[in-house]
Amino acid sequence: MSEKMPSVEVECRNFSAKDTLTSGQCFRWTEREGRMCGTAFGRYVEVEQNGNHVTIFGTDEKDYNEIWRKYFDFDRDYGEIKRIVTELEPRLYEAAEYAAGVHILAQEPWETLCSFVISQNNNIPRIRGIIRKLCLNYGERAIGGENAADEGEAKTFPTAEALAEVSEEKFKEFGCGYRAAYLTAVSQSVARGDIDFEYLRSAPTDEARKMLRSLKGVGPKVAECALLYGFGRLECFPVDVWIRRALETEFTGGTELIGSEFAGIAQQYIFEYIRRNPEKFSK
DNA sequence: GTCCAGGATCGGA
DNA sequence: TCCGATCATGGA
Repeated sequence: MSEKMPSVEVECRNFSAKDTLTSGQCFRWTEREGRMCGTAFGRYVEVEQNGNHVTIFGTDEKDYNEIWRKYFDFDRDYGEIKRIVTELEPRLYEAAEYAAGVHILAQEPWETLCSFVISQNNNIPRIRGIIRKLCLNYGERAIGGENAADEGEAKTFPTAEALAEVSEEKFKEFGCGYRAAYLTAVSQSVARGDIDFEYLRSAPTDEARKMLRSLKGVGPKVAECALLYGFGRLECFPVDVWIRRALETEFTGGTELIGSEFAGIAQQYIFEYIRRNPEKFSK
């Protein structure tokens, strides 16, 4: 880790870099020596935080404004959103307290879609391992990657075109299991241009859902995650086994949130609450 | 050995 | 439309 990396310092309330980057919406960040380290949008950076004071190493003002400001969703008032969602479902209050610093990341659409295809019926450490291997083998070197302590983190996420060339057997060697076939299908479809990410960006959410779900290996949960974390559709509400359990027990009123403007953020609050109180939700 | 993981697909009711 | 079986893999 180099202290010669250029950096940008910002103030941000209601934000925790660590909580946000370990909240299960992304799989490529690692905490190292008090910093969150990772690559997105082709650039390797390290994020250090003291209270409301956030320093991003490996960026300059231009990249900060064009990339990281949006990636971390710094311009949104999460205090206000917390107020709105707890008004819709008061039992969310405690969860919103746990997750007070969690933002919804604006990740790259392809990386998000691909990552959540791998995530199905899988656990987070294994998902991270598989994605790391994909990046190591088929990613490009990120700008600033020479500062990374880990070679996997120094690589960009592979393009759909790159993964479309990889054999299904190779994906199995990386531990993808039966998801290897899905990964091949999705990569080839996207590389072929079967779906247009530029159009998806502006398409009505329901149409975007249908288009994503037309891909083999993309069901309701994966499509919802891609839209929430990769396309900034904050109304999207991914339901996995944990969220389903929570909606059936502690947050029975949570279904009221579905379809509301910030449902996805409320969902993230619930996910964070479960993550910190697993004993309440284990089978 | 069994159970589980940020699920999707398929076939049959 | 809905339900259950099945799908690899590795860690607990």
